[in-house]
Amino acid sequence: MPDIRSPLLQTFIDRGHLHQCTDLEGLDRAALAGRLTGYIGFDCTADSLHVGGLIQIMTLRRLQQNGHRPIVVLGGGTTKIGDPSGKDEARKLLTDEDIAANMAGIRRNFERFLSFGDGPTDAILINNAEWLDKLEYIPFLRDVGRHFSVNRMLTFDSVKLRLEREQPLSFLEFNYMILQAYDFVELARRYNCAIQFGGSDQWGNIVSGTDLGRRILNRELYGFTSPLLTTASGAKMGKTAAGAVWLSPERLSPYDYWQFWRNTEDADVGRFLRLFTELPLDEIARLEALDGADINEAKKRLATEATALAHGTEAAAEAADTARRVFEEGVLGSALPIVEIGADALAAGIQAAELFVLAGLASSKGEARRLIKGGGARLNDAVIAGDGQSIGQTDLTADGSLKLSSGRKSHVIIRPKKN
RNA sequence: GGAGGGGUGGCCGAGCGGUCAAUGGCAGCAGACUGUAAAUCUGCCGACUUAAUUGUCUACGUAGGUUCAAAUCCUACCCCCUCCA
Repeated sequence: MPDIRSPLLQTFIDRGHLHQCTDLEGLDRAALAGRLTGYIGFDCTADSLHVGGLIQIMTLRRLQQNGHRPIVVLGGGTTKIGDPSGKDEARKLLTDEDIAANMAGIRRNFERFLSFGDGPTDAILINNAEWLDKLEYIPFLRDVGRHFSVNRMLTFDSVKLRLEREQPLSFLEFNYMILQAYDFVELARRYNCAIQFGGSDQWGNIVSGTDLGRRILNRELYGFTSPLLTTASGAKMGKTAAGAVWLSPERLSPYDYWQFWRNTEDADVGRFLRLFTELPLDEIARLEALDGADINEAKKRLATEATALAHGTEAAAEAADTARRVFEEGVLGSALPIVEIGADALAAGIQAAELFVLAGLASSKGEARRLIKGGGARLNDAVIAGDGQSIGQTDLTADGSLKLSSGRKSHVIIRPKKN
C-alpha cells in the first residue's frame, strides 16, 4: 500500500471502502490536487434501494464530505438491458413507466444521504437514458465498438461464468458492459467526471470504462471498487425474512430498519460501524472491543446511528426507545406497527389464526395455525394455546389495545377502530 | 433448417403410470440454548377447510389426448442448451 496523502482516500481506507483501485497513487494525487467528480451507477429495478447498496451510498456521501462532487447515475437506459454480472438469468424488462416511478423513489433515498443543488460539490442525479436512448447504432459501433475486443470481453467474469455454466447470455446483455463503459466516458465529457465507484463485482465493467476513456478521450480515469458485503457467517447482506432491507420508510419501517442493524452478528459490528456510521474511529475501536454481552451496546449504537442516517435522528431515537421498552422492559413502544380492527368485529371475537393474518404476522391462516401449534404465537406475552381460541374485547389491556407476537422479536399492536 | 438434451414448489435438484402436495439440499419461520449474536439441536415449511392429514382445490413449460388413474405415456405448440448446416 503506497503512502496515502489525501483525506479522501484515507477515509475510504480507514472505513473499509477500498477493495481495488485502478491507480491508487494517481487517484491520491488527483484528490489532493483539486476537486474531483465521481459517480456510481444504480439500477432502477425497484422504487427503493436496499442496504445492499448502502456501501455505495456511503461512498458518495464521504466523497461529498471530503469536498468532491458525487454523481448518481440512474440506469434508466441500462436497466432496459440488465447487467449479467452475478446472475444466471436475464432480468425481465421493465417498462418506461416502471423505470420512471422507480427513479423517483430512489431519488428520495438519496436525498437523505447527499445534498443536491447547484453548488460546486452538490450532488447531481441523472439518468443515463438521456444519452443512451439517442445512440445511433452504426456511429456507436464505429466510434465505441471498435475499441472493444470480443476476445477480451469473453474473459470477463460476468460473461465467462455464464458461458462456463452453460447459461444463456443474450446479445442484449452482452452489450451491457460496453454501455456502462460509455456512460463513464460520457460523464467525463459532460461533468469532467474522473472516478467510477462500484461493488467489486463491477470491476470488469469499470475497467472497461477507464480503458475507453483513455482511448477515446485520452484522459486518465479512475476506477474504485468496494468489497461486496456479506455477513460474517457468509450470508448476503440485506436479505431477511421479509425480503430486502429497504431504505425507504414506506417499504420498511424505521423501527424494523433499526432492528436489522441491532441484530448484526458480533463479528460484523466493527466493520459495519466503520462503513455505515459516522462515529469517530477511536470510538468505534472502543465499541468493537467490548466483550461478550457488552457488545450489545455497540449494536444499539450501530442501529441508532445507521437509522439516523437513513430516516433522521428523531425516527432513530423513537426506534431505539421502542426497542428498549419492548425488549428490556417488556412493555409497548410507540414505533411498533399498529393494526386497527373494527370495534364490532373485535367485540364479536376473532379467531386467533385469523387475527394473526390480519396483523400481518402470518401470510395465511395455515401459516398462523402452524405458528400457534409450534408455540411461537403470543397474545399479550402469553402463549396462545390453540388456533381456535377467540380473541376479543376482554383481551384488551388497560390502555385499550392488545399485543400479538410471532416469536420473541415480531410484535404488532392491535387496536379497536372506533366507528 | 437438421440431430440430440432439457423446462418440477422462493432457489438448486430427485422422481419418469398409482402408496406424489411430490425425496434431498439451501433459504425461510418457530421452539430450546443464549446476549434481540453466532454455532448447535428440534419442529414446521402450497391454499382453504376440519374435532381430526379430515375434506376440497390449485400445482411439475402451454394446450389437448390415452388411461379407472399422469409430474410420469402420446400429440401439437412455446422457450432454453449443445453439436451440425
